[in-house]
Amino acid sequence: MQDSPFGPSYSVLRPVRGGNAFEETIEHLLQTIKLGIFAPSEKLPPERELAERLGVSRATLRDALGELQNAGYLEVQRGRYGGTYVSSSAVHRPSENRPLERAEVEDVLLFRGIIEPAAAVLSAKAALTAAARQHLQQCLSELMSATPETYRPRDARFHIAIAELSGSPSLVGAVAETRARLNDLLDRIPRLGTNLEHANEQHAEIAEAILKGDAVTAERITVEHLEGTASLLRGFLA
Amino acid sequence: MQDSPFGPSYSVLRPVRGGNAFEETIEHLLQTIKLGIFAPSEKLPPERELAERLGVSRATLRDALGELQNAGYLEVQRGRYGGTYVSSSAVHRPSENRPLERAEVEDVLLFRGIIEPAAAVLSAKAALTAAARQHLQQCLSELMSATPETYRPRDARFHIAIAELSGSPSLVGAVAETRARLNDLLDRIPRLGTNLEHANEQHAEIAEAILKGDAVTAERITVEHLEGTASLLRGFLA
DNA sequence: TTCTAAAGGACTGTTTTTAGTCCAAGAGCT
DNA sequence: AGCTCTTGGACTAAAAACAGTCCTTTAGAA
Repeated sequence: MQDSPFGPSYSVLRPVRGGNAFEETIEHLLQTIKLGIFAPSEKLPPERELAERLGVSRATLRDALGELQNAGYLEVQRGRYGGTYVSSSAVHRPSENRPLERAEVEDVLLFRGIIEPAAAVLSAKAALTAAARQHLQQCLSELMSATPETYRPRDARFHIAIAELSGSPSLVGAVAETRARLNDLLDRIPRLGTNLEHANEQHAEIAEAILKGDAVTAERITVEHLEGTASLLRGFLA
Repeated sequence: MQDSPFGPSYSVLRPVRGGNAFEETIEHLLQTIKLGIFAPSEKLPPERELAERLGVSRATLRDALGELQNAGYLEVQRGRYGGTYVSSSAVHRPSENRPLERAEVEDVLLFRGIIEPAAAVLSAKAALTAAARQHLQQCLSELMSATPETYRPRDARFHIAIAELSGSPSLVGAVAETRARLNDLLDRIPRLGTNLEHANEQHAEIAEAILKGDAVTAERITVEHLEGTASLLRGFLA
């Protein structure tokens, strides 16, 4: 069956699973680090609990953790009150050098352009608890004080935080996943001095609009904000 | 680690895989049928190819096919030019009776409310090939002539077709997946005579707007259209 | 100091999944 | 009639993944 652009099975007959459990687990954990879900020096949940959450056996999880450990991403301490910690120096960019594929780039940018503005609108319209507000501001201030090395994961963390405010698990999942794909793309281009100041101005404006409940502004600034990354990436396609 | 509503790992530490390969494969195939990707009497790809597409071994795929076969969803013919066919009577609703969960319902409706209108806008703005136009009209006309029994999968097929026009694989995947979740929810409520005529008027208007490139109308009608299902489902929450 | 409990570390046997190979059916062609 | 090629059907050995159990380490409490 050839892949006719339309007609049955075009994009729904995709692989049911991404690979073997071991590799999938490594990949997933690496993403949680790169997305800033677990910050450097932070402690991961105990193996038994983490294994259950990831739906994988402890043996498999341990294999994956071991791999990440001797790749320098994780550090382990035994004994009570011990645990697995994210290396404080774990920001490595593996400087992958596969070229950017136009289709992948456009797909990520387009999908991101749908869900992130939508997340901003929803969270601006949502009735936010005090804890929610504080969480957003926490992520914002950590992002504002980021260095070029720590910027990427904190940026991801901030945008995921916005999706979390919207209260929709699906949306959070979509934002996180898309953000991970975006990070993979960004890893493939040279890091040039992005204009962090301008980006952070926008971050502050977005957070402010959301906290004030100003959905229109939150959406507008978010769209503008995404433009930056979009044109950066597109620049490397030509 | 308790599930604190914010803070690390809330919704990113989800299971890496949905279950064992066998069950996942069954589930996935069942969805392609319920989504109308494979219509009744249509032939599935050969086992060897299907297995490769789904990223699963032929043995596992065969186990799954066997299960679906003796559940009455599939029929098999051996020999050259044989194959696995979708039963012409395979619309079964398994009438699951788990109650609706409010959180799941709201999540599906909200996410759908983001991506489906976006898909409509994008496809209206896209430069459509003749083949693309024809495909949309084909899906529309099949939907217009559907009976209450065949309506659900054709409806899904139509909405997925719109996403396909947008040219974004991620968007197609998201629409298909969300639609599958929606179908699961609809399977849990009694089927009352939905107003198919009104829905089909909207379907025709959406298709027309997309073909004319009228993004604003396409979006507006899509949003209105989703309202119907939304209020139907919400009615069963109270 | 001793005890305790929470954490990582290691091993075992079982089940699932896989890749690979060969068999059986049967429609259409010569 | 007989050939041929595509497809489903069946089996095997190897690898992956699993659940379950027990060991080791170690900070803090008693």
